[in-house]
Amino acid sequence: MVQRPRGTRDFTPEVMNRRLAFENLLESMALSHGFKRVQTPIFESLDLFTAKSGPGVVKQLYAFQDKSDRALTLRPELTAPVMRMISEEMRSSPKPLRLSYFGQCFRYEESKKGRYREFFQYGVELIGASGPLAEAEVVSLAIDMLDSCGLVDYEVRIGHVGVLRDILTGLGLSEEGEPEPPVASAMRLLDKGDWDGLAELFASSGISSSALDNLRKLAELDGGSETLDSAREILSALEVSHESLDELAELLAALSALAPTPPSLKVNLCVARGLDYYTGMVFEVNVAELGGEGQVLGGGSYRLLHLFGLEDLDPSCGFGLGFDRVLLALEAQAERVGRSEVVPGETPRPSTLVMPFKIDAHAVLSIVKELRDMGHIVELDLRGKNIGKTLDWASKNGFTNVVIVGPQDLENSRCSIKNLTTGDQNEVGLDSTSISSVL
RNA sequence: GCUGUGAUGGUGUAGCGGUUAGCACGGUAGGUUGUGGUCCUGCCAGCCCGGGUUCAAUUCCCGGUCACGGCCCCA
Repeated sequence: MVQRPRGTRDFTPEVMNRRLAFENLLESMALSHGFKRVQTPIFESLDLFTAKSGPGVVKQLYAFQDKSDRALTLRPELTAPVMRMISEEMRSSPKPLRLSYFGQCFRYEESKKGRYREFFQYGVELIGASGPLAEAEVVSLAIDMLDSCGLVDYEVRIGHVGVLRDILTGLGLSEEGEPEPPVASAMRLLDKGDWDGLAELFASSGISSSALDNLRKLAELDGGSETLDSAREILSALEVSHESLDELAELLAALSALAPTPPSLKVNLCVARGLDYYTGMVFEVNVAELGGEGQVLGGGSYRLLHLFGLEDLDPSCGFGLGFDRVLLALEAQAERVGRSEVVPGETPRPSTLVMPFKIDAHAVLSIVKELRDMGHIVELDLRGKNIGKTLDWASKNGFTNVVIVGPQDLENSRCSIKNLTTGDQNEVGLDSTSISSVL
């Protein structure tokens, strides 16, 4: 028995139905914000990702060599491939560009619930525009998406790495260094909330503990835009520019007009997103239902295009949405609140089984075709059982209606249409127009 | 990378050092040659893989695989 590789999944028709509904929903929301879908290869040159994330990522990749010894890898994410595509195909396209993408990504990691070796990401990038308004456009799309798919109780956390960077460099930490620049170390520790580690770092760099206290105060701010005034006071105490904070304030103001109010929106200046190519606003969305793997979406403003010789497009802004995780959260929430439809719009359209009963099936084929041409979902019965068994089968397979055509029906040019949901039965003329009118 | 728990037909489960491995759902064929979501019957289909202990292993032991948790990390 050959089984699926670890961390991968098969999607049966029932599961796929839900996933397609979800994808369609995200797609239509992206389109309504002007984001156009693109697609890139499943595998790329290994260099693409080491250039973006450093050589350390290789151990997390499905990297391999092809028959000509090219170093390739299955893609672990979609931002870098889209950047690559822009540099190869869209250099002269008018900017800004609004692009969306959806597809599977691969990471060689231990699989668990909500964390697979093959996982799906939906994302968008707004290329060649920066600043609070561009960021607000991106964040508002993220919120619109989560809101429209019925997700509840999620928390949006918005920060600005410029604030942290200004503080840390202002304190004298260097942005250069091996193996990790002190500023990056500090941001990582702040993101994790590791205050002991940070105290240690500060002590070894000769930074006063009062700076640590101020940072802690900054981290403890809890709330939306109303916390920005307190943040300004702390920044003044640290003798740091308010510029980044002012940008954040403008972003939040724009966001409140552009998107529905999320269940929880918190300014968190310690969100550092781990990755050093983020330059401005950063944001992430968490859902409590998922426990340790609760982050369902993340993004921000970043500088990556310079890697492809497109310095003038930096910074750009985007986010990735964890397709599988949002679905898991929706399923958990649907269960909790007793909602039968997990993804809005997943309920299949009514469908009809056309059943030739003890007659030559060819007599109904043109009707089947015409009903399909009219837009109905129609199946021709292929089992040729008796009526009781066929109704049973049709019911188990989710049909809404069964059109029964027997010898007497054929003779009188009539047919019976049984609605399996209501149990009602109608007799109409044996032609597609009459049948269509009662489906 | 560390660590805990688990694995019996397609699904959910019972069970035991020696069993024709039980049950329910499911699938399939009939009972019923024009009306289902009732009933009855037959059939299909299982002890994750590899070693070890034993007269005998699905059961006990070890290793692997896979799944689900907790750290670490990330998305």
